[in-house]
Amino acid sequence: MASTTTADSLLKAKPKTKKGEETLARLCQAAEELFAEKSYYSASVSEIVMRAGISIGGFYIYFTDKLSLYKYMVLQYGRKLRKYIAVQLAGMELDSRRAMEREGMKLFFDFCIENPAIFSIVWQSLFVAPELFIDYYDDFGKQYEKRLGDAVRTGEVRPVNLEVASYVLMGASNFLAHKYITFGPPTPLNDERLYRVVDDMMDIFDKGLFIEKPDTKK
Amino acid sequence: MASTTTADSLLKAKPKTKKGEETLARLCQAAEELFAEKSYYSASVSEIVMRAGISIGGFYIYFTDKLSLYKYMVLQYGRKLRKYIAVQLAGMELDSRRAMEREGMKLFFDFCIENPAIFSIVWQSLFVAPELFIDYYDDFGKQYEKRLGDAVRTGEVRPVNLEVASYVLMGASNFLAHKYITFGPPTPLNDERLYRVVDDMMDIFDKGLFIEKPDTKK
DNA sequence: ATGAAATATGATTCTACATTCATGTAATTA
DNA sequence: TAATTACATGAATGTAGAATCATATTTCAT
Repeated sequence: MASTTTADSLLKAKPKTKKGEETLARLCQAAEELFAEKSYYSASVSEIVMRAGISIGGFYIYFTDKLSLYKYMVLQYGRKLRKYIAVQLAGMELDSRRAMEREGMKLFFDFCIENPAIFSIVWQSLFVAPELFIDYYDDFGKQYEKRLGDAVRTGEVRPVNLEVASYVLMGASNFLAHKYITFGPPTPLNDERLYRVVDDMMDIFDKGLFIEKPDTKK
Repeated sequence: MASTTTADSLLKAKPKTKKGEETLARLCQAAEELFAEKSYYSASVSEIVMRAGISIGGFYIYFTDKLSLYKYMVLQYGRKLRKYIAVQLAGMELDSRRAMEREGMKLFFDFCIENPAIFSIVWQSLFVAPELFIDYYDDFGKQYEKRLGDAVRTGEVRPVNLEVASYVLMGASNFLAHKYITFGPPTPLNDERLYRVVDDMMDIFDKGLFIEKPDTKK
């Protein structure tokens, strides 16, 4: 079900030289910025290469077309985010599933602040290359599901529908990140207010949202 | 903060005739389909008018450009969804906030099934006309917040951060609808499996997700 | 230092639209 | 039934941008 497409397979030619690698990097950097600023369709190849400081022909050394570059970036982002969270999380001493989930959310927020283009890039794929979008969240969801499943077994998570739970968590964090990071004014990194948002969300997942009404009928 | 743009103000000319109204309707129908199928940028005006069965020039009687038509549709959808949920909900005898929220979610799912284009249309606005997207969810969020605030006062909802809670609920339902409706195979309307998804989500919001770990240290 | 492989160039080609406009037809009103 | 307003047509225009390619330069292993 999950795509077998690897990022590298989208490269027409792998750079074999220091110089080549730098060029490819500049290309990706420029593309990331422009895709995020103006969207995939509005950002032209000529614009991208201009910002990257290379020629039009240079583009077609590394990619067969504009779409390949875009897909390449989406896949890179998935890897980058996963790695970021995994590495950071590994360096923490967390003694409960809840604590891990909470820190994971914070790291997700951090990543979004450090990589403001992520939402734009990833979410555009829903319309530019839907398979990628589906794979992206499917993979994340499965990972989530697995971790939650482990936690159910250790008694740290209630035995709920785990697929639903993963999408609830992903939906919640994505929308919150969008609301508080992508929308509003630029937020300083590690902003305490942002972490309070995460805590407020965790509060809901800790104790639920609703209270059984005491007297149902007047 | 919320936009003052009204759908009608996006029309270059309001139809004044039965015939004109029908033409406009066909135009919107075709646009909805094509924007959803191929995305805003990939769907051309010529394609849209072809499907609508009118001429290219006919398009520019009602809209000044392609973007206006798109914005028109996004605004229409917001109104339509709100109305759908409000009307249906009004016809139900619900005795608790939780029950209302649950039925609201179900109605949202129903609407998504009946209007498969909604996600495509609305979410594309994030890249085609971001102001609309922000307004769209801001408005929904505010409504949510207000209703939850009332429920806090009657003791039916825990006193959580309501803005966060609204985005958590919107994010969860949006992602779930996406996952179970837009992604997978076409789902029959009123499918019980879908309602079970809603119930599984409600279960999380009822009692929370995490369990305090009994023995924290070995 | 030299040649083969890698990297770079940008004018040119080709196509796909969005939008205009001059003209034509239907509907409505007086 | 004439006159006015609403609606409809589609060929023509203009433009932007994706991708090509023949040629030039750089890199690097030997």
